[in-house]
Amino acid sequence: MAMPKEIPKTYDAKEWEEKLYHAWEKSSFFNPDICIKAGVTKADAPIFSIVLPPPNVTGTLHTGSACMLAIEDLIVRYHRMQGFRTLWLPGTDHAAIATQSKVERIIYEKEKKTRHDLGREELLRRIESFAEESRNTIVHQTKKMGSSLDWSREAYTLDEKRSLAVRTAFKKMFDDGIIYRGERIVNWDPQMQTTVSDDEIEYVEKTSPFYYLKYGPFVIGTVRPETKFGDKYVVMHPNDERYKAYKHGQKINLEWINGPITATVIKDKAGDMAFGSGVMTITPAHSRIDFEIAQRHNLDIEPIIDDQGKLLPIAEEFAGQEIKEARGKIVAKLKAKGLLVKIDEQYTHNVATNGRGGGTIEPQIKKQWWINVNKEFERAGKTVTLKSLMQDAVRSKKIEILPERFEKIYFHWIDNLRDWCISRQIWYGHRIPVYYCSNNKQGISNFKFQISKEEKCSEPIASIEPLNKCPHCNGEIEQDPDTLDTWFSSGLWTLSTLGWPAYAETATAGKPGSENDFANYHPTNLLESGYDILFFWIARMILMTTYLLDTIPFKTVYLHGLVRDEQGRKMSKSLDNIIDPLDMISEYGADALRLALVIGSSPGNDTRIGDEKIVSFRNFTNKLWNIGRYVSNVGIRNRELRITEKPEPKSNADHWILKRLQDVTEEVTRLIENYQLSLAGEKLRDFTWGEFADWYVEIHKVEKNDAVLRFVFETLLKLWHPFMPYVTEALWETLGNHTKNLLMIERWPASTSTQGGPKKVALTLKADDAERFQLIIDIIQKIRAVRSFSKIDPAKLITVTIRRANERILVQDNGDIFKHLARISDIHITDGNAAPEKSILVQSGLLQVFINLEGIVDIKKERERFKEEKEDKEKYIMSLETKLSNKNFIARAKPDIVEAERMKLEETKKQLADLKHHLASLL
RNA sequence: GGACAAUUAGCUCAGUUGGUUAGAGCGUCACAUUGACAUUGUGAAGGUCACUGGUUCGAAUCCAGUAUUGUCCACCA
Repeated sequence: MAMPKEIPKTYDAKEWEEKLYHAWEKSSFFNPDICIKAGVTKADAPIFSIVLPPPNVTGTLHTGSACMLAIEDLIVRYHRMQGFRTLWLPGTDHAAIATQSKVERIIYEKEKKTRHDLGREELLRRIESFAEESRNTIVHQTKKMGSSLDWSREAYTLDEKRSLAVRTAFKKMFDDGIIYRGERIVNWDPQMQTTVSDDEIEYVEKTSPFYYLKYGPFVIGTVRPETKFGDKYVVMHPNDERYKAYKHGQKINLEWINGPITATVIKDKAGDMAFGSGVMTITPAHSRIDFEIAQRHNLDIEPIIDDQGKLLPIAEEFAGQEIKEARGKIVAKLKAKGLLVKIDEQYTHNVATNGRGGGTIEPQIKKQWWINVNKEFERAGKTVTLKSLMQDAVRSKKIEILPERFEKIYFHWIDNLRDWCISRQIWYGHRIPVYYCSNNKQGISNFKFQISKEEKCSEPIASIEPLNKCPHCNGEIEQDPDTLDTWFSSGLWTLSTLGWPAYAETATAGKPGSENDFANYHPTNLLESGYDILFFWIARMILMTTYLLDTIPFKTVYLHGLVRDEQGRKMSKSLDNIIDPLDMISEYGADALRLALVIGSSPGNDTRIGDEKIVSFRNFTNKLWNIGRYVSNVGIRNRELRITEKPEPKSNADHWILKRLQDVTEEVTRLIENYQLSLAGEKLRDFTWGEFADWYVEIHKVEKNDAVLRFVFETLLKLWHPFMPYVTEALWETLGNHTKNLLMIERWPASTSTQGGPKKVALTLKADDAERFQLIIDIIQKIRAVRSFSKIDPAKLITVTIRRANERILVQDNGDIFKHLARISDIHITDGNAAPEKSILVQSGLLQVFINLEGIVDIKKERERFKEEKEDKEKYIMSLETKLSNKNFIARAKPDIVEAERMKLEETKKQLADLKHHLASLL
């Protein structure tokens, strides 16, 4: 049969992908409202909703996001095909600090201007236009992956609807006293000139000189001598025997950097007896631990370093100098004064840095806005805190985290959670919706701010709508200059994207339209992301939603692992090992990349990817393509064969392949339902390649049951579609099926696990036939092995003899398959028990085939091989007999297990007997 | 310092209620090659399932301990 010229020999992803994505978008079936309108989904169908973890608006697609998209699109397409009302909602995040620092850097490189040169308004204008331009890039790249996102609902954390949600949430928390303003120690980034939250700190290991200094009668150690000017407290553990003589509160006069001082002894358990001398001095203004000690004992707190990272007047002659510059000079002075005991040059310690591209963190005391995670309040008659709400959501199993071990990590994080600093001194982001009356100017100042209860005007006011006048005195007002932590708005993402608060009251379940999304799609079914943002984002969404609405944001959390390079290293610019998903797509196709990301990785575990792996999946897409070429050829021969609902199985092979298809459908459905996506993909690949292509397609060349071939292939396309949407849709079109429907809205093949889908197709399959056919496959493989071992020319045809009546009908029925696949010219049947001379016995179950070797092969060599086989069988029989003679096994194992072992023993014994007999005849 | 995970073929990994003579892909070796496909086909080699003990009729699978590796959290003045 001649191949139709228009189907190329290899699948060309480039040729298809853009075209198909366009067709999908044009159909609007990514939008669940349209699916209902078109009758694709029933109006009362169950819901399945996911919001996309929003990528940074200025970001580009990396392997992590590609992995996320591959997994989510798989699950979304599966549910759409299952008949769910399926919503997958896209959006982008403004990523405040990351974006601003990126744009500031670009502006500085180009124009040598800082943000202060430009001013707040101009900088924001520049960032906005940069973000807008950038947004197109990430959206375009997201589409490249084949993502079936409903773009009509696209959201942005900084757009008007999302901003309203932010102000609404802030106001409620403010009014409830959950948000407060307080002077506390913060992580200050002197480079970006802003605070940073605890979770965004990254520790970098460094080796620095460690200085031992003489502090009166003590020796103290430090890496930062420049912070020691104001140290006037010396802390030791109350149980430290070495310092028993010193009493808490005792004053000691000593010579220090800039002259004589009076130090006070403080006994506190924070002192580590095992570290150094066990004695330390503290700098409460620039260290959290020191700050806490100072608070416990009500000590003076004096700043040493300013916001720019320069020394304050307390440093006297060093005042105004930068830390780096001052340190050496200070050490020199200490040495000159004889206060330097020794220096350890090889001291390694962790330095806190701003993980979002900023500088080294300098703890400072600042007046900031905080979310109180420990404040008690009433909720449904119970006393709760934000922490307890977050714990309960998971502990009660309302939210399930996969894999489960991350629940422990989540709880541990909550246990150690401190109040969340939400104010940032950058400009890009949600302005804190708090206003101060100008009659009380000091309100905005960072120092000495005090709320006077007598004067209402002195209290800051939170407002959802912008305020122009003070509601109390009608005076001028000013807004807080700070912006909110970007995760504050991200924390509202499931709510804000689905219409809260604007439509929260009026949304009606069951009605179409985005204004009803909140009633229809909240809580969402699944939150899928990398485990690296469990704390940043997932926990904060749980915090916000449980607090604001007393419900959960999502039911299941599925965490995927990090994508690493071929050697298991993290991808990074410095290693130059970054794999760009877009390069992979253009080289191998989006489907190959998706398979490489999904198959071979399990939830929560890191996964490796490299060219080799993607190539192997590209090869598979091509394999599927070529099966399609073969099948489409059948379509041309047999035009009335379009979509076959119910094929007619005729042969053993038909029953076998349909039964296997049914099994695989069941299994794959179950695995996807359990989020075992990798296993589902592997099962499908093994079936497609190892059973359908390798066996049934070959058998079809003999038996030519077109309807079965076509049915199995089309079912496979449906099963594969969520994994590799492009090549399957392309094949669907090639088969001519697109005139009825796009594959993406076809119904998922029936199985018992099917939820919203159609009833099971009533195929009357003879399970027995299917099983018996497995014997044929098995014995053909064994014949091939003999041929290969005996170096029989593959082109040479051989003859075989079948003895005994038992299974020979099976061979007779499948004679043509046998001949074709095992390269046999004649099959002789003998009734007698006698084995043909000079032959090799091949057995599968009770089926026996003798390969006639006359003139073909060296019998002596064969005998060696048979001896090995005989020994194998003897060993196996021995182990089975031992097992079956064990009374405890018989008594305690399940009866069907015992029975199965007996059957194995019986069969193997028979095989061995025949083998021995035959071996004797060869001598 | 605390927690969590991993350890199965040369490499990457499956193996989810304990019952297989322990699997796949890649790689290796041998052979094949004009009809769906060399981005291929056929066959083969390759594993005490990290180690030690325990539970069980039965352990890669459950428990305890050990070793190695990795990750996260805390953070030392």
